[in-house]
Amino acid sequence: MHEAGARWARRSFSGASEAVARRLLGHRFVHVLEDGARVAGLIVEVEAYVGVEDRAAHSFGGRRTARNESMYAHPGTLYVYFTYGMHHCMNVVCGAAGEPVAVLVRALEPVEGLDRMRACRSGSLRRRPSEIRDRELCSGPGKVCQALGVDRSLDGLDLASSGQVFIERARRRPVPSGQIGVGPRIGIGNAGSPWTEAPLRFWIEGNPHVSR
DNA sequence: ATGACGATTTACT
DNA sequence: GTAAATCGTCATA
Repeated sequence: MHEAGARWARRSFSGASEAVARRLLGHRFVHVLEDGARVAGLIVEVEAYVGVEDRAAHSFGGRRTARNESMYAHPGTLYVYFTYGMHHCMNVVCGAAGEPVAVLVRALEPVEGLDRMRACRSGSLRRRPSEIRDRELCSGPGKVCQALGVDRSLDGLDLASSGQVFIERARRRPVPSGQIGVGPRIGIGNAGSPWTEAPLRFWIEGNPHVSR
């Protein structure tokens, strides 16, 4: 086991969201497009959502609706939601089975299918694909989904068994704590203390593809 | 049925 | 730094 390129199995997704968030850093998120082409990037920035007690989480207070149903599925499930009337964001469900806990993927370092990413990203931009710099490709949760072609149609897929979306082992060891930046989550100003300030965002220190 | 609100991004002052 | 874009979702009625 543990070969490079091996797909993450179910148990890798189990555990507290903060731990899984850190564990995901440096590994490769892959989406196999309908024509078989791969678009993929190394996870460089994530946010942990703790669950029913977390005012910033969609599952706060045990909220369970058609939109966030995937959060209640087993660890390894992909939770994709639509927001601001124009953007998608994707999460990796973790925790224990039935526990609505997840990790938001905020940024990737693009490594495969950059041309396809540019084609997608240029759709809503007036720039030409060639003018989109590598750093603009996946440096934010909405950009990640746009570049990878992830939308609600992928919501609920199982990263541990789907041939369409999965995590590939891209390093033998976790990113050392000393190389992980930690800070408050972004865009949750109305959640209130302590959740607004909680240090639940993690990124690979110094990586240029982290959001700004 | 209605209204307020986003786990964002981009363009512009 | 500020504002616009844009619409599904959720709480209230």
